[in-house]
Amino acid sequence: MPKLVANDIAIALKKRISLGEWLENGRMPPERDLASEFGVARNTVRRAVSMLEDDGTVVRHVGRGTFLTAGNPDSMAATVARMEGTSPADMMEIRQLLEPAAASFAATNASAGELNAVREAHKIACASQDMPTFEHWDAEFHHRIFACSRNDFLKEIHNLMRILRNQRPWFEMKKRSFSEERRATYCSEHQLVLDALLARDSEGASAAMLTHLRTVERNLLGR
Amino acid sequence: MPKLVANDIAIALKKRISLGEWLENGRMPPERDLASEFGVARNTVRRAVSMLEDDGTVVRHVGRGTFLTAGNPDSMAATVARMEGTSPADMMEIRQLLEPAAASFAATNASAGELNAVREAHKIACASQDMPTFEHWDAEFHHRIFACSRNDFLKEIHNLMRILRNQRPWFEMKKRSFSEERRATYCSEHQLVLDALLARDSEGASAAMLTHLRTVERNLLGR
DNA sequence: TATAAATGGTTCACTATTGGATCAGGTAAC
DNA sequence: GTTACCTGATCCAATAGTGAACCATTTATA
Repeated sequence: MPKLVANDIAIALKKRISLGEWLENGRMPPERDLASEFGVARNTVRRAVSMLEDDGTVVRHVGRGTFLTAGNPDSMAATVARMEGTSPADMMEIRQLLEPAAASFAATNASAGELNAVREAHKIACASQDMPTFEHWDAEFHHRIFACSRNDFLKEIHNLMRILRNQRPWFEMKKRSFSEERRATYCSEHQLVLDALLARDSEGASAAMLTHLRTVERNLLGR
Repeated sequence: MPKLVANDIAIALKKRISLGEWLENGRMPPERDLASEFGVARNTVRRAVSMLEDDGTVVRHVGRGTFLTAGNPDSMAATVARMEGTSPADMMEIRQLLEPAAASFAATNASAGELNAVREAHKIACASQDMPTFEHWDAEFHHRIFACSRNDFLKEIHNLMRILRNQRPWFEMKKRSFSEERRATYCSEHQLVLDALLARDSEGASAAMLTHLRTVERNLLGR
């Protein structure tokens, strides 16, 4: 059993909250109790609970206790929590809306340096020998396209999607669906996107990206 | 057994990361532990981890540890925080991508009851006399369309946007831009969207929504 | 009402953990 | 022999956890 640190305790608490613990009265146990339960100092628990407080999961009152804010479906925290539970199929559908648009924006707005960074990521991905490296630079290729879309909100949505894609169900799917042949397909499809970007052809970039995402969806979801 | 060198260890680590190890809290074991686990000197592990760092696979903090950049639970909160700082113009651009799509999905997927709820929100918005009431039911109209899009991820993105729009800069803008004439325009544009939804005309719904959002953007951002 | 208990807020000195940096060797491949 | 790499060791700097004390506010109890 690894040693518990504040961050781990924050994660453990979140998990227990999301499992419906302490829902009857919305009140968490006193910090001193949690400390002895987890076998750590109260200061450590305090830091963990502060993390929950920072992301709006709980509120604290001196003399009264610490209370869950869940139940307010309109909070940022609750929205993000629900997002983690949505299906890969739903996200793929939205990716097919957003990424072609991002590619289109990028073709119009990117600087030469930014496009170079995209090309760089593509090159490394294609040259990479092992699957983990390919995964990483594949993601980086997509990320860099968003980065030159010049729309910060779009960039952050993509960030959210990227984080979610690195969590449970996606992980299994990516592992299952990987093969050398598919890697080659992705490379050539990325090449088409890149060519369109370099030619400043926004419609072409959008179309190439859509084609690519349909391939990815087919591979991941097996349709 | 061949002797392990830094490069081998880097690959081994990447593989373990890509297999989802250390995903719970996004934290790798200390270099000293890895060194003894792989049976090599700490310097060697350090070089291997440096390769991962160069890749961008991990980030290191003195005194804290080495963390995966993907699947890092904090990054979710940070992303949302950054989102709060993005510009209304950027968000409006994305709304023009997502809301027509949501309307299109809704035209196809909504149940009769759900469409009734949309109609209800529209009716109250049109009948409302004061600006806050109108604002509320206007937002509800859009929200209910997303609700019948049958895509949970899309719904949650819209939730995020809605929460952000209830915060500072937006609130001022909405107040400034409100006028009786604009309210009437919005009502008639909503009517067109609603008509298309009821006719199950997904292209029409999408187009009507896009027209509406362009009006909104013009009014809010003064373009 | 007065008092005590419970609970979060704050601070401090101390220790432990962890990555950063460097150096003098050893070893194997060329 | 030269080169490249690993080993083992030491010290540094930044961060985190410990244990304890005390405060401020709220709630329960006598």
